[in-house]
Amino acid sequence: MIPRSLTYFIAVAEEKNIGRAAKRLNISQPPLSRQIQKLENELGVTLFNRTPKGVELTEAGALFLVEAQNICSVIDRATERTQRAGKGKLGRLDIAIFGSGILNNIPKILLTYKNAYPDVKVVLHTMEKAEQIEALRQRRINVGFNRLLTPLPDISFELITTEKLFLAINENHPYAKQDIIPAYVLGENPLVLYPTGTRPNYIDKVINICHDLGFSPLVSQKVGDVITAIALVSSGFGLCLVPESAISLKLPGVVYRSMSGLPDNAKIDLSCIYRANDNSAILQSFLEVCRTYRATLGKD
Amino acid sequence: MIPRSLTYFIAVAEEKNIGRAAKRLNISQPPLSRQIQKLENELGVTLFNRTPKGVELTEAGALFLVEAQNICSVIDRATERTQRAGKGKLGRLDIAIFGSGILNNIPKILLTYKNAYPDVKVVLHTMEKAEQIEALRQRRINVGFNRLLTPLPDISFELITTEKLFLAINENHPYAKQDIIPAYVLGENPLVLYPTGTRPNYIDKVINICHDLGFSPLVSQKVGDVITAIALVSSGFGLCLVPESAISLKLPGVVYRSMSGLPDNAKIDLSCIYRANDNSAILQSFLEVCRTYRATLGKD
DNA sequence: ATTTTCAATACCTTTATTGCATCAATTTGA
DNA sequence: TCAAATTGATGCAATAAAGGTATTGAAAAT
Repeated sequence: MIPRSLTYFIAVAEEKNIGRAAKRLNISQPPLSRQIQKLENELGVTLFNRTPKGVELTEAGALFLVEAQNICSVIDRATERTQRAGKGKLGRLDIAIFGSGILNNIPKILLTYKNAYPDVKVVLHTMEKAEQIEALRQRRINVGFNRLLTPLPDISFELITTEKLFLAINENHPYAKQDIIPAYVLGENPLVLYPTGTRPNYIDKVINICHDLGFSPLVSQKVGDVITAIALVSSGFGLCLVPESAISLKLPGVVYRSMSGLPDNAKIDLSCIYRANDNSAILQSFLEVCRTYRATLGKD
Repeated sequence: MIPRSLTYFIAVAEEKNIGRAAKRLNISQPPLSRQIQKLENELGVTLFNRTPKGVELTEAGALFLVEAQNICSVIDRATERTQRAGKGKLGRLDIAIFGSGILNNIPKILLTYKNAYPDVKVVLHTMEKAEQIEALRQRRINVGFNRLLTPLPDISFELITTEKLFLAINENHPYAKQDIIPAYVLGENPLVLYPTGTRPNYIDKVINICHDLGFSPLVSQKVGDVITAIALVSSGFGLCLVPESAISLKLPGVVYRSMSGLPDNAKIDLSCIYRANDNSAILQSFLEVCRTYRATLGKD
């Protein structure tokens, strides 16, 4: 990448002798003489005074030496940065997240990624599912996290984890005394459902589970996000079936209990989506971190 | 000077199409494709994603585009500066001056030079003759001004101007009433002589003039510099024969008068000296200004 | 005065670069 | 749906650039 003429010029300037510089450059003396002449012609400036002992820089040559060394370092820096960018180690990654997803898994992934790729600027955007797909297509984001994602022709997805469901229940509720709560309880109590957003969503999931259990849920409230939902549980509005990661959300008067008797589909996935044709190094390195994270989960 | 690979890369990045870029570069498409491949191999980074409509920059490619444009501007700036240095328009000029030389001619030359070559940093050093020659040989200065310079094998000199001599005389002296003072007055009054320094000097010159006039001068004082000499004239120590340029030195009680009857050699030169083998653009451009100045004087 | 030490030149060889023709893949237009 | 058009990639021959060997010419050292 560095122009040959500069390498040659710097060698001659440092050796103050064309023959010696040629030896250092592993070429013979005549071509080096010619290259220096050529450079002088291109610049229209005499860079060296030829002396009986060798050559010495003119004033302009001395200036050009400084400039040449500067050019070389600029080029080196540029190639190095480009190579790091090519390996996904330098750049910017726009990630869309959604309300409750941020609670447990995503922070861990982001932390791992940021440690592995400290020079990638990670920018988070809160978007719901439909917005994420639109933003992906418009290239405003590189990757989006969400649940219940369905494949599209131009959007690929990758599963991060599948979480078991837990019951958020007010500590004063009679069932709160039990460690494991039978599934039929869902049919006998009002439920707080979330999120009200793009279908299919987690509300549909919960309703399906209830149907599989043989009843329709009694809906106490439908709210937009998991925090509001748990807050309502705290206020005694009913029960709420939440993904495992929501357990880390502690609110006064709310306890989480595992359930028995749930159907097999009573799990909720967390996936990420990205443009199917996006093979950029930054995205690939991020997906790699996601896959490693998923593999790590399997072992625990 | 700018690497072909960068020119090519930038064209392709801007056209987003190899064929179109090739047209712009006045080459055919295949070699451009190959040069881009070669660049990608050198960097070890994919710079473009090939699409059915053309090419598009990868993230690393987009970064490299910015870097490449930066490299080009650094190189352009470097060549431009080097060329200016080659024309003597950029750099540093160390000039030695001496006591009274600074009074009239040298400031004018310096002013002209600084206007013509504003980016040359002019550094002045006050030195007497012997010091100037030593400093020239040691390359601490590029040029020195002085009077009564003699040629040396390694030091060339160039005449700036030849000044007529004037008489500095105390305004209370009887002759001060005359506009033109006859030369014999020098033999009838004590003289203040300067400078006491490297021989031959201006003192020798004045003594020779007196001998040519047929007498030996009565020396009142020998002092180091013209200002001290004029100050002594001001105090009534005697007369002082000064170069024309000293007239600009106004001291209370001192008037300057032209003289009649002086011999032909009653003139004092001002020259500059420089290394005989110094053909640097900066020195040459300075000498050119000196020659122009001398030519201008002739016309006035 | 001769040898040595430089850079420069002449002449040839090797390596890069380019252009032409063509291919393979994909999109566009009928 | 199928042919035409457009895209970048590849093979091969021609050209341009760079390099090597031998030699020259000038100046310095011996």
